[in-house]
Amino acid sequence: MVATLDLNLSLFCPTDDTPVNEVTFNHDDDYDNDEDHSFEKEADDHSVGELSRISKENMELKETLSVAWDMYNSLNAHVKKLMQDKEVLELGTKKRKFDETVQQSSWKRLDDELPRSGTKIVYVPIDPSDKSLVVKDGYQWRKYGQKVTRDNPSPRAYYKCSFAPTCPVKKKVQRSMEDDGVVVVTYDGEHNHRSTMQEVTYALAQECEVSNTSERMFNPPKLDEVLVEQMATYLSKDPNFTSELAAAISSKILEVETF
DNA sequence: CGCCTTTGACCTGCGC
DNA sequence: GCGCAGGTCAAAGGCG
Repeated sequence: MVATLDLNLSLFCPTDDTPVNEVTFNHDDDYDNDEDHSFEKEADDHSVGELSRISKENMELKETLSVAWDMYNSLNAHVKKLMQDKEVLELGTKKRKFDETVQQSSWKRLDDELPRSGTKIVYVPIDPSDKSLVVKDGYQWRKYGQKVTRDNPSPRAYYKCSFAPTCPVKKKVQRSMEDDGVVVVTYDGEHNHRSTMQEVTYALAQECEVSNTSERMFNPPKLDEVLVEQMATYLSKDPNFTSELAAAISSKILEVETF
């Protein structure tokens, strides 16, 4: 099983006919000018410093990704174990002689668990001690109800997208019966707008587009590097963003896992 | 003051 | 028609 990790970082970056990293500084122009030499040196020093800083941040981001990847692997193993346990349980259940009514209702429940069109089921790891049923997935939600269901002692929370009624998406969040450390999130419908994380990425892309026009004159950075740098800046500014990003990564991974 | 959560009441669909 | 369970509404209260 191979999960592709795509955070859509380049989704909103402009891809016009002139690639950003093709824009170069022309060294031949006025090269015999002394002032331009020192200016050039200064710009080079600046570039070297900037590059080492960017690669350091790049390393940090790689470490973060590696941690997320490790978490994904352990989670993956855990989910597989749970699925195997469930299969064993179901086989055992079928062997026993249940009366017809019980059997019918159990099959109905299995049918209900299958995702319908426009419905996505995502398993999100959470802190077992956390009873809040809050799952950060990059979108803003408004809770409109909570119910205790028959087949699960832990309450089910009902959320609407805060862009409702413009955005019709709803989600149900309920702690898994099998594992206290996992919540089952059921999404109904699809968002007709960007998530807050995508908004930030889009804003960054806009910002880098503007800043690039002046920076390209000295040292044309790759768009990815600019994004990585600015993402890191955002990460360091907003601690909540880290958890949102982690949640988004894990839900994305688990989404791939679900289908 | 506006937004969000909580929570009891109400609505709806389904089985008997 | 009745009861049950899931889903939704809306008033009240909390919080920044």
